[in-house]
Amino acid sequence: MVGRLVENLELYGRLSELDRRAIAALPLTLRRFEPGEDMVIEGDAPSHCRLLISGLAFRHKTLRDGRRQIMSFHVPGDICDIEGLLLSMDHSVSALSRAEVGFIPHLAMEALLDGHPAISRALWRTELVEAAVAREWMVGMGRRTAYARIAHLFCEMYARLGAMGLVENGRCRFPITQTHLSDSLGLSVVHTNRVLQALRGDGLLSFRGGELIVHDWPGLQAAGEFDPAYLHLRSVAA
Amino acid sequence: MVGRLVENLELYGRLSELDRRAIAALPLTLRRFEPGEDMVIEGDAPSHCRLLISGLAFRHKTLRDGRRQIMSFHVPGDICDIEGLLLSMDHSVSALSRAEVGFIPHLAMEALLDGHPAISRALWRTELVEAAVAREWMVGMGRRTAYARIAHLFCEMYARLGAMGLVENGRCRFPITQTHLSDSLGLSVVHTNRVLQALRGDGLLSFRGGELIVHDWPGLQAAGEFDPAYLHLRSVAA
DNA sequence: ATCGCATCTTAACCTATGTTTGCAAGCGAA
DNA sequence: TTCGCTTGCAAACATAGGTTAAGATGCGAT
Repeated sequence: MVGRLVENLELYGRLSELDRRAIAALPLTLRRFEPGEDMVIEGDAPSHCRLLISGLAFRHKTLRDGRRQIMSFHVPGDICDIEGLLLSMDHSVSALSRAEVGFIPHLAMEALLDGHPAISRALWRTELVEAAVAREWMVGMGRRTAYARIAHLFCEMYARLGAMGLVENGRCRFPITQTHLSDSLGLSVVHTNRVLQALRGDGLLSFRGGELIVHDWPGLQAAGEFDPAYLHLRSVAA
Repeated sequence: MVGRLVENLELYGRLSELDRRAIAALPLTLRRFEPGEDMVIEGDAPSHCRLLISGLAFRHKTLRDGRRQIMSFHVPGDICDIEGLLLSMDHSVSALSRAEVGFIPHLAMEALLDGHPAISRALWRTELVEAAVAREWMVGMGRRTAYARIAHLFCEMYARLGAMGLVENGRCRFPITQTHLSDSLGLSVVHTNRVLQALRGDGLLSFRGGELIVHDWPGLQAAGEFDPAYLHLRSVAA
């Protein structure tokens, strides 16, 4: 169940057998979320950490008038609300697809971190990587064209899903709608649709029914000005 | 010298006398940076943490063709490259104004964190707040108009500088050029200038010679759709 | 004083992207 | 099978913001 978490933490460096066992011993309550369902909402002060076990999730802020900005996507192995350990939530987290989530009490989490500096460090590192991803998104929204932005996002998710072993010969499930896509890139749905056509037309990828197929990986990376360094993966999946 | 760091960490909660003394005992090498000078550059694997003591700094990525995106600003008390402790730098940090910086060896920093969980936690919290700020910037770039975006940035810096005691009756030093402003908001200089005129014309603020004067704080907040919750300040400066 | 350079301003023009609207395709519920 | 809803697609039109270019202003260095 928490295997995903171990796998995620070990994306960067190995843990000791002791550490792994401590993680395996975490008390975990399972719950399933339906697509679009909120896992935490802005203002909450959670008492548990939400570990994503299967499915995808995303963080977002929705303004009163309905404008929405998605700020990150989460893949299995991510803790989606780790900041809830120290702060109240200033945004919401929702399920993108049907998702299995493990609830870990804050107390157990704190004990784990206090007793296992290596885990603490690994978790902090995932935090830092998440911040790096956020910065890269800023570059995209501030300085890249819609075409490059979309290409870049697909590259990023393809690489991240690949790192978690969720890519098989150029294909992965990425059950996101064009609306999600626009809300994460700061575009309108209509424009997103236009650009998507262009990407398909240029033979870089297919994207239908929640499945992403990359046809021309070098080409897609070039189109998105994608350099995976910021993901700080031990090995870059191809 | 490290007083600023203590002050920064205590923005969220008090430290024990012991903790404070441990921070004061950190070995610190001082260095001065001139405006625009790089403190760390993309690709570095630093061996020291850079603690900003006076002046301002900013993180940025610059693409080959010169497009630049500024991803955050730093005020005195911030450690500008804390992620260097665990990762190599995927972006650069430069001085905005003349700045005094304290260099703290990673070894000393690690020892401090290992021996003082409260400090470790406080520092982690500043990390989380920085991530929250990044998310708020994403909302701005993705979903807010240039006018709101600029207003929002001024609100944010006004609040942050205020929290560090650097605002006096509605004024603070914020020695940023319009080029920096555009590069942080994803705008062109020309448009930034246009909008700045509008903000002045609407009686919300003055901004000349690196000094920001807020004339209509509620008005400015409204214009920027600014809600300081995401800064997670203990008390919100006004 | 004067030169040089950075910063700020303004104006004219251009384009990437947003908005609105309408329709078609797919799919689950009854 | 039909209804309703979500998602994808397309076309026409509107605009926020980008680009280029040229002065103006201020200021440190000589």
